[in-house]
Amino acid sequence: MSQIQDKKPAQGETGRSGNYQPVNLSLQAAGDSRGKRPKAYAQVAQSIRRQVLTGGLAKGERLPPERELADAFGVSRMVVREAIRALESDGLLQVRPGAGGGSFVTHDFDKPLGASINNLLAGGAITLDNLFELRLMLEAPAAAMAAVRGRRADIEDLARVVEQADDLADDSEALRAANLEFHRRLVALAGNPLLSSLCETVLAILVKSLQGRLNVELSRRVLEYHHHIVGALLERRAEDARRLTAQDLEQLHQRYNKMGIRVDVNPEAAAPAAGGREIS
Amino acid sequence: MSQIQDKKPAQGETGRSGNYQPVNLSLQAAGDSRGKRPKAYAQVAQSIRRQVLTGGLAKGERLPPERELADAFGVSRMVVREAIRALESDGLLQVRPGAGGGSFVTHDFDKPLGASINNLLAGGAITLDNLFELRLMLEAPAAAMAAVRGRRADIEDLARVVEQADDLADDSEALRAANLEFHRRLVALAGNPLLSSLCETVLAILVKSLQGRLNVELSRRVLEYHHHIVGALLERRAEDARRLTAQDLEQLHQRYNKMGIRVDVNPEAAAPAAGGREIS
DNA sequence: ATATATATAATGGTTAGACCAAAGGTTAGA
DNA sequence: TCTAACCTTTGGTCTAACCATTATATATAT
Repeated sequence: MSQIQDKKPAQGETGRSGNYQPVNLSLQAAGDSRGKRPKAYAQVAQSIRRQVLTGGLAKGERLPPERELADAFGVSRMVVREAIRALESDGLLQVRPGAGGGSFVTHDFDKPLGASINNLLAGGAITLDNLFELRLMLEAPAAAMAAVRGRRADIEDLARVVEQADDLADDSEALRAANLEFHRRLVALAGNPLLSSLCETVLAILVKSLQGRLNVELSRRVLEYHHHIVGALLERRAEDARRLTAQDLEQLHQRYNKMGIRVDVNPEAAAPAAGGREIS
Repeated sequence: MSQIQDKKPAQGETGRSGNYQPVNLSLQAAGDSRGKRPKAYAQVAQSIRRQVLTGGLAKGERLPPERELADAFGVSRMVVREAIRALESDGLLQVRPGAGGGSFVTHDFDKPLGASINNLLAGGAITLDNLFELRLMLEAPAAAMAAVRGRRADIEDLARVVEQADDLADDSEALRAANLEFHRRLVALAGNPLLSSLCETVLAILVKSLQGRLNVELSRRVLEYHHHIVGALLERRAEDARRLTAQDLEQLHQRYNKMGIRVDVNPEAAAPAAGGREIS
């Protein structure tokens, strides 16, 4: 009875238990093609992964409780938990304890993306300069693409973001946030979600290593560029948009280097920082 | 006794057990800063992650067996396993069963990177065109950078790769491999490991969706470009290198589209395909 | 002696059932 | 009506086995 199989639960009188979507459970072999014994947790993970990605389980929906999944898949609860742990790491699930809790479908792919880059940094495989360079390679062309593809209305929204930032001259934190929002939206205008994801991730890491060391003076200087960039976008001057964005980022990069900012090399990757409980 | 603590094992007469590096074990709280109870498996994962990334555990080294880790951390084996599962998903560990087996430190960060992008594709959040576009944005500038930064010797190596490919006119598979190798090395010349990682990942996904549908005619046509690119690199003509690479990739992209190739949208992410065991 | 088969031991993979802890819902009391 | 005590659901953890895989050593046959 080591064979893993799906005991599709009598899909009928579940009247009592669930408010979660009654899920289609089934297992396929997953693992190396080389006749290796497929590991149960890999199969379960694979099965759930498929359901999540093919829309069988919509974003935000809750999976059945671990115990029921274990029953349904015909495996022990631990196998299910290991599968969930892997999926959680992949950014496909988010788990919450307690009564209202459970495993919820999410699409947080930026998380593993960021974790990987963080790991590369922490492991010394890449430098902060590498990150800045990548950002430049992504955002400058993105600005050009935005000038070509961006919808008028969206560009005007972007313009408003910049204008609102003008009024925040005194609030350093808000100004910084507004500038970030600008870059986020600018990249979004390029219309390539993959590009957006990457930029978002890179930006998040860079921002983290800033940690409020960005002074108002620099922020306003940056804002200056943003005005020009918006102008270029509005007039569809792609090459200008590209160049201005590149200058904006290069200037920022130089500031970083002058300030001798080192990356926040906490090997946290996915996990945020310290909780409340002290440990021996 | 719910407190998690490190019972650092008497680091002495382990003469019998280990050929693995005697690891420094210790746990910190990990989790949300908001006084939430830190989950044991997250703490263990965090602790190991730190050791791996800060070099306390070198690449290729083996972790102590799960049972010993559990002892050392003062938790159950299950907690350790869940932690390992997450780290495996992060590309930090690779686990092998059996006698010679164990959990080995690896730095396979391309794996989660690729998994994320695969998930985005499978979930319909991005398209194959988005991928091609990103590749173009990365590789074309990379070629320009290579022309500037690439060491003479490395460029000459690259030239040899192209020349050797000339002799493979008949072997479609080998020719394809040689062309891939060209792009890989080209990007490496740019001297940005992060860029290399990304390109590697994107390329791998694109290649997978090709699956031998690339005919010899197209391969040779591509090879033509490679010759020109190498020429540009040797003479440090950065802009030419950029333009030629862009043309090379755009041509390939158009071919893809004409052939109506759809991405291999198997929600496999990290896990390769079917094993030998049938299920239910 | 060499090669092949077989036992041994180390280690991950899995099971079973129990109990703890968090968090939403319900109900009783003020 | 509001509050506080319970109750239930669900994830988190523990224990103690046993199964499966594989490298290594040992024995056996050639």
